[in-house]
Amino acid sequence: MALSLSGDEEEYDSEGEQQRAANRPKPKAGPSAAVKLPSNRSASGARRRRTRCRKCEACLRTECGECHFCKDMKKFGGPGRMKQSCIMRQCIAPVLPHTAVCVVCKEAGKEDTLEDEDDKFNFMLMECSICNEIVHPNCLKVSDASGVVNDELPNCWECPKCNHAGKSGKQKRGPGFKYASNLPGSLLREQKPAKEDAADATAATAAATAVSAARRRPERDETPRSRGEDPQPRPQPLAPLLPLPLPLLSPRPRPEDKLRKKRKLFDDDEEEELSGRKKEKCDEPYFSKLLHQIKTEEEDQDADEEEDGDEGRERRFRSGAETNGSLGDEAEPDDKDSRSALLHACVRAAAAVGDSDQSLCSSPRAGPSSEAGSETQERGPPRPKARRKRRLANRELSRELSRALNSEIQETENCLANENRQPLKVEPETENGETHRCCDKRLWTKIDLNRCTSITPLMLSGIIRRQPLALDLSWTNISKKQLSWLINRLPGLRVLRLSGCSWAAVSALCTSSCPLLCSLDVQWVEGLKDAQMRDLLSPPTDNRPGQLDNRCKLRNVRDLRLAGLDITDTSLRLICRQMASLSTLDLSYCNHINDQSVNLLTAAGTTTRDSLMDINLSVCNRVTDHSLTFFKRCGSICQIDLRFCKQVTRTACERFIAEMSVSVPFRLTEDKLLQKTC
DNA sequence: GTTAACGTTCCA
DNA sequence: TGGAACGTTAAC
Repeated sequence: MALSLSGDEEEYDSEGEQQRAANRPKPKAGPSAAVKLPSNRSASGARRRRTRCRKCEACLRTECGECHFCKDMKKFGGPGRMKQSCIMRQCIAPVLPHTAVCVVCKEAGKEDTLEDEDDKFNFMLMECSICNEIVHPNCLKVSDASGVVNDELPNCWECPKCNHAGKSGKQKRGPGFKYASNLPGSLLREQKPAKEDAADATAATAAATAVSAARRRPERDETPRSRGEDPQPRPQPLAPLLPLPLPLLSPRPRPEDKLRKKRKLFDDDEEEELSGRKKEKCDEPYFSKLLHQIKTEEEDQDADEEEDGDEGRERRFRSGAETNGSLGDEAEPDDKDSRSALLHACVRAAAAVGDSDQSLCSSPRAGPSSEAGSETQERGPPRPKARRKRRLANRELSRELSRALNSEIQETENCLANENRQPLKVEPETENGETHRCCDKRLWTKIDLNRCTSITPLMLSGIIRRQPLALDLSWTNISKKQLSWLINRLPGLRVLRLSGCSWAAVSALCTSSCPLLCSLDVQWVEGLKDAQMRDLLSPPTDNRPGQLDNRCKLRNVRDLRLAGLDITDTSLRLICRQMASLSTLDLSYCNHINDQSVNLLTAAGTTTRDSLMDINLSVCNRVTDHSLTFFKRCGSICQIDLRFCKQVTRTACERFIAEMSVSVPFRLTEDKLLQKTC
């Protein structure tokens, strides 16, 4: 079959065969350089480069000016070599270019000209993620084959031909997935034990997917169904979900939303993880067990029986949502629909199948939904029918799985919402009586995940969407990759708390830029000693042209908390040198801190001498009365905490107060706790 | 023609 | 294996 190539793409294949020189400077690459197909790709055509949708939240943002890619841009003073989009602006749903045409009829997508939803699908351009061909499904004229719509990308599917040929689903991901791989879904892997099996991964995926679906679900329009639908017992009520990242309703419901044939329920954040779920791991044995059962039973099912049962079940899931959540009746639409979507997602994701309808909407705002017209499969003209894969048949199992997932989701959501001491369900009502959840930054200036035992991709994506000014990840098991991912996407972060985390994770600060950070808490970080402090405080090691920022990464930090660390004067020297704005310093429980350390901090010529306002030396057993004489040098000091310092006497504190009283009045608010009186 | 940036290649 | 480089595409 011919390809939908523009003229300059005709030579891709021949050029693509050429091997580039191994070393730079590379020879001038041919026109194929950017589009050469991977050698393992059984491609029959070149891939069309996708482009921004220009509608998604990311596309509508302005460049942050702070991220790695922004800094490379000429407009921000960089060399412009990397030529990548701002991290905050990476499109969630890259679309086919306007110039893309059907390889059969050579015409562009025509769905916008049609009213009927089936026709819309038939006449929209679909790009095969395996062979890359772009066709109108209607032009294939294959009625008995099956195409599997890829929910992860707009206008992407595995075409009937490739499906029929049994080509590998390994290449399911179409172009544009580099973004997905950067999203936090891919980060889950890092925090899971490698030995766990694939079934667990599927379950984890199901959980993430379910959340995703639940969150996405209300964004979509509802189509009342006239068919009789089996009542499905309502799932157990979920805890109210987090405010959604996107407006509840799309400005204009897109009819294409109902045309999806395969339901994977990917959220933008979980895409990567879900894509790779077969090999991924999960730390939830319960899910593993369930999935094992599900898979075993699934394989014993007769195909026809499965299909019937699944459709019925699908309708039942939808029924739950639609009965309760029509647009006009949205008192609690999000939760109800979300629950329905959640169940739907659980079953589908758990069984690693999906054939329900899915949106081909190019707008990521109308992301994957858990429901949409099964009627589109049941009526209308013959058209390539979505492939029906084997699915979960055991309803009880699916319910059980759903309950388990609900529980985890509730826990996750509670973690985020409760920890922020914010009501879970405070949603302003619109004039239409419809609730809106929002990610208004003003509502989420601080996100507190302190002691959350597990940082999930959902949490990470939730954090990014809310762009908090303060983030508390203390005593969590966050990984380096996760933290790095977060920091790079939180250019406005002011306060970061990593108390009790591992140095492995905290070391993400060595390579990531956090330019506005003014408060850093790395108390009790395991493994954080002088050498690590040096890494933390030293300028970026990247000295390539354009990377001119050789200042300390933490130069703007004013509040530094180092309690419980095995650091010595070596670190303090660096702090004095690099952190000119430091005003609050917590060195409590630092056993190596002594009078000489205080001498260093208050020595002539150091910035800390003048900037230091609040110092905590409690339980520093090597600090003696002598340190108090050093503090007399500090022009701004307001509080000196020497509580439980065995070698500091109350007498010395009182003497300090007496001597300072001439210029700055101090008092003892507690034993050995000196505070300036206002 | 210019600009933005996608997607591949290659290096550390 | 992740990230930088870069040719080329897509939009304007």
